[in-house]
Amino acid sequence: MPAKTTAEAVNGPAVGPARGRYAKGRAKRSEIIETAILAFAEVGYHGASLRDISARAGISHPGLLHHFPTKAALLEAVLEYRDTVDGEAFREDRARGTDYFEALVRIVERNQVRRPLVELFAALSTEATTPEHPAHEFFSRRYDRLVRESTEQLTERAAGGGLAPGVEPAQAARSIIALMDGLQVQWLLSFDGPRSERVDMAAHVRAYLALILR
Amino acid sequence: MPAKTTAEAVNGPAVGPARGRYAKGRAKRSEIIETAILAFAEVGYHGASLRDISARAGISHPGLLHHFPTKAALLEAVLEYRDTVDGEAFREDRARGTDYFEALVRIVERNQVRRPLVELFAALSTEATTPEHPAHEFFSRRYDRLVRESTEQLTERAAGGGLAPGVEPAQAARSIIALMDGLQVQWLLSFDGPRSERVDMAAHVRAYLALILR
DNA sequence: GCAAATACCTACCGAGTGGTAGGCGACAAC
DNA sequence: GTTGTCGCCTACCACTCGGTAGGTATTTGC
Repeated sequence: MPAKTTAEAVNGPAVGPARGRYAKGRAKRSEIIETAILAFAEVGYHGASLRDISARAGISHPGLLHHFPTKAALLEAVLEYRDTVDGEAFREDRARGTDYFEALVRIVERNQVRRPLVELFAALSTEATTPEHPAHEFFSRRYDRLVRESTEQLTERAAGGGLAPGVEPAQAARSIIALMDGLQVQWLLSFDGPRSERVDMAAHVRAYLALILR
Repeated sequence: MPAKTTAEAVNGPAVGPARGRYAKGRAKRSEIIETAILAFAEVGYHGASLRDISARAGISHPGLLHHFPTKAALLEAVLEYRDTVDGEAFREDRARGTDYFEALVRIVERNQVRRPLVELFAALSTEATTPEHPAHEFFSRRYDRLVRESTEQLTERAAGGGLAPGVEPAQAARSIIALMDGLQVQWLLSFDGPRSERVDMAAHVRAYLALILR
């Protein structure tokens, strides 16, 4: 299938001005989104300002608001964009026959060279635990999906005797996700120190999987 | 040993006005700190405003700044306060002969009825991964200490054959901390749904410990 | 009861916030 | 090449931010 362009992935059904029709506009929208990722990653949604994002993207802040009518709309676009990019790599791995959890670990591995992305999800996922947060539903659904999928995978394995004794699929599923999340914080903190001491997120996740699978 | 009073724990060496000398002031300071915990917990450090905190604490915002000269100073006081309260319960458990990891799980258990505290640490620990954040050093040190202590405990056990085969102490130590952190996010999100579906953080941590210890 | 320190207020500051109004030039379909 | 759309700008809005100035009232040690 033809790969979706960034613009197609980013622009929902045209709201207000029919956005995404001119090439120039599409390019600028992508640029804004990539800049917004950096900003939200650094100081979270609350902490980031449209003026800072727009300046870094080389546009005035009303110019930004022309493309994304509100700050929340920009956040939504950022999350959709990330979901598309990440989901695609994961699905490709899976289609190639890669094991579900191995594909999960590969996401972690890829993220280890994309600090802003890690910062983004670390910052937003905790911020968004407040029900009023514009990304609350996004993360709520995201965790539901992740836990459900992982539980299914583990349940399948359990039936084939592929689980270590005493391991409960639903509990282990949640723990994998939690482990990946929690490691992000320590990984980000370890960026201060020497590279040799940097936390290896993927290795930790693999070690956990080795404990529960057999 | 005599328990430190809240005020003694909270007020550092007198800076500017010699704070903590009047009973009224000490009481108000505690009130402000407790309100600040709620505010920082809900919207993070960046998201919280001194005006909101001060209003909820029944004081004007310059009144608040009389007690804590800057917003960062207030944050510092909040973190010190929480460290004192939490650390005390942990040390009491340990002094009573409770196992290190069991004492750790009990912290998690206690936290399961103190949502604001969980929100606070979840929000701040990710926010503070940025080196410029006023709480950066606090969390950096905190994780160092936690990982070091846990690694020591696991290494001791390893020597006595108390570890499951293939478990590496340093890696497992980091994983425990990461798991506790990551579970907080899912626990907070599960607050939306029915009580029966609420994530049991302590049970998950216990299950992990059961995997690595023997 | 007096003096000194503390507690806390109103008023204000400059800077920054998300968002709006209205214009103007570049673009693309016809 | 005209016409309607789109991209993006300057100027402005009301509001909020952390912090300061300078005052009054309360509390405390003596």
